Formats: sequence, C-alpha cells, structure tokens
Amino acid sequence: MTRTPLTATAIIAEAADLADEAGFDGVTLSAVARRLGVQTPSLYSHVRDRAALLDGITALALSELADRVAVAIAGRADRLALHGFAEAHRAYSLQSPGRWQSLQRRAGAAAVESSAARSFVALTDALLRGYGLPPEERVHATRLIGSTINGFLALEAIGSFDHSAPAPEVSWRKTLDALDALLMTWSTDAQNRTP
Amino acid sequence: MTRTPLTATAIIAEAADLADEAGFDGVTLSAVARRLGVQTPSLYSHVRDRAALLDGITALALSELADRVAVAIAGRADRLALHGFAEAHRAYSLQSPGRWQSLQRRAGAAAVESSAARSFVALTDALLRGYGLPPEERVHATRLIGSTINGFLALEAIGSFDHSAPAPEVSWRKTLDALDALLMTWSTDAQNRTP
DNA sequence: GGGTTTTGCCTAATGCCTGTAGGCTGGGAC
DNA sequence: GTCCCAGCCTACAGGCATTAGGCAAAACCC
Repeated sequence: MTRTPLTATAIIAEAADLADEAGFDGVTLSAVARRLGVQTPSLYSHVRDRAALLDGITALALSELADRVAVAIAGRADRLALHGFAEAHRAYSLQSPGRWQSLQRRAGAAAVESSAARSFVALTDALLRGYGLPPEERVHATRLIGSTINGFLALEAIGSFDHSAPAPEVSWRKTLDALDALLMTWSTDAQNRTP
Repeated sequence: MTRTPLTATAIIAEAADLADEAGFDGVTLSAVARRLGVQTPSLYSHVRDRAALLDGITALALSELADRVAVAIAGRADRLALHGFAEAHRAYSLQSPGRWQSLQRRAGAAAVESSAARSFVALTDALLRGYGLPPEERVHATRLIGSTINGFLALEAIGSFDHSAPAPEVSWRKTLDALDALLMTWSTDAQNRTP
C-alpha cells in the first residue's frame, strides 16, 4: 500500500499547496509530513532541512510564474504585453497566495541561479524592447515595473486596501495605465529628467 | 537591584531593536526575555502572547514612521514633499529593517485603528492635495504611490537589485521623478485614460 | 508601625517543532 | 534462496510558546 513514493518534488509540491492554504510561515515539516501520511523524520531523506524546503517552494513558484508570464505576453506588444505581464502576476498572487508569498523574500542561491530566474530577465527585457527603451534605461524600467506591480500586490495581499473604497481593481487598472503611459514617454524624455 | 521595571513599552522597544538586528521573524519571546535579563514567562504579565508583541512592534514602527514623514514633508509642496515622503520611508527601511519589515504584513486591529494610521492618511492626502488632484482620484494615487515606494524598498531589502548594475539609488531617483511627473499630469488627463 | 493585599518575577511542566541517530523491512540483484 | 540497501520508522535531544501556581517585596490601610 505504498502511496506516492515520496520524492523531493512531491514533498515540495505538497508544501506549496500547504503554503497556499495556511500561509507561507505556516509551512512546517510536521504539517507536510502529516499531509503525506508519513512521519516527520522521513522527510529528511529527501530535503536537507526546512530552509531547503522553503527554497524549493520559491524555486517552484518562480518557475510557475515565469511560465504564466511567458504565455501571457506571447505575441503581444506594448500595452497589451504589459497588461498580460501584470495580470499574470496578479492572478498568481490571488490564486496561489502562499506560493506568491514565497517570492517576497531573500531567495536562496538555487532559486537565483535557476533557469526560471533567467527566463524572467529575458521576458521583462523583451517587454521593454517593445516599448523602444534604450538599453541603459531598461534596468531602471524593470526595477520600477517590478516595484509597482509587486508593491501593489503585496499591499493588496496584506489588506491595505480593505479600509478604503473603491475596489482595488479600479486602482489596479489606473496603475497599469500609468505604467504604460510612463514607458511610452520614457524613451523620449528619460535622459533630461535626471541629469 | 531592579533594572528597568519591565513594562509593555520597554518590552516592545527591546523587541523592536531585536527585530532590527535579527530580522522580524527572529523576534522570539525567549530572545527578548534573555536580552532583558528575565525569564520568558515573566513577559506574559505585560504582553498577551507573541502575536501581541509583534503587533506592538508594528504599532511602534507605524508611529515612528508617521512622525518622520510628518517632519519630512512639513513646509514642502509637490516634488519636494514627494521626495521628503519617499526618503523618509527609505531611510527608515534602511536604518530599521526589522521595524520596517513589521509593516509589511497584515496589521492587527490595534495598529489599524491607531492614531498613527490616521496620521498617515492625513499626511498622504495633504501631499496629494498639493498636486491639485481631484478628491476622487486621491485614493488611486495614494495606492499607486504606496505600491511603488513600498515595492521598491521591499525588492531592495530582499536583494533583488543585487544582481544587476547600477546601484539602486539611480533607479530610486528615476522612480521618484516618474512618480512626480505622473502626479503632475494626473489631474489633467486621468479621467480620459480610464473611461 | 504592623498586618494585609497586591504586584511582579520566579520555577515547574506541557506540547509542538526541528533535527540527529540508529533500527527494521521488503523488494531487487545475482 | 540469500544478500543488500533504499526508505520509512521509533527514540531522543534541544528550543520555543504558553499555562499554572509559588513567593517575596513593595504598597497600602488603619
């Protein structure tokens, strides 16, 4: 009556599901073991320790998100690509809050050097190339877009928008429009803004 | 030989210092007790439990940050006020990373209803009034500014900018300039951007 | 000023979690 | 059929949160 043979991948997948249900800090080796119908120490044959398990969730989430973003911006340019990029992030953060939360922390070396991370850089760069941004401005634009999107989703996730009307969606649309407008004009007047 | 008489305030202050040194999740009742030269259970006479202690740190941080922001934007308008507002946040996040981190999570009722929270709303509103934003647009602008600033500082804090040049400061300046430009034009063309 | 109450820190103890050490077993290799 | 070993198990050693109850000194009351 062997269940799933208990591999590192299976453990991390279960942990990711748990993260979505119980929050990222709710991810505990004992809880994962319980869900898998196994004793806690059995997990140590497959994952080094709790930190490694959490890093595994981060790597998984990064790769899942990169895939979604790739699909969302494929064959699109400018405004549509930006919206696809942003909506992919938002959908992920809303559907898989725990996985998404795993990305909001200092990533371990494994995640940083993963192919998903490189994928991300390439995707964002492609997005910005479409806007005609000069290469040396792309880092800053990347950082700005990342800050705004992640920042919005983070504030939404912790309920910062719960105490004021209207619904976050309205602000979200305006935010994306603002980003789009900004990128449109960036190439023409970025250089004389900051001397 | 009574040291400091051990009050809730003293405990929370010590916990906040610990958070800055060991990270917010490093804040543990035992560690705080050790630092105060006291046994762990002794803390329970003053704080209900660990969650209450963490909420205390959040409330403290919120109030400290509100004070700094108030000073930073006093007597300034527009671009200068925005820069003051943003720099106050950034300085706080760099000088007191643990306290700042305590703000990046779902706040307890105590913090939400604190006078510092109300202070924040008022300060941001004042900032935006200076830009001549129509009242119904202020929520969205507030959310956008908050998203971008917090998002940038969060990414900087977790080291997302460590693997690309140039230094974050350059992107930070460009980000603030972009926000300023955005707010400048918001009042004139916000309404025809999102129908 | 002496007795009493109150306050505030203490020790003791429980339960959950991480992480290590070592035992048992069942299925594949030969 | 026997041997080997991968893989899960039990046992155990800390560390932390939290509760219960003791004790001593300060505060208070008359």
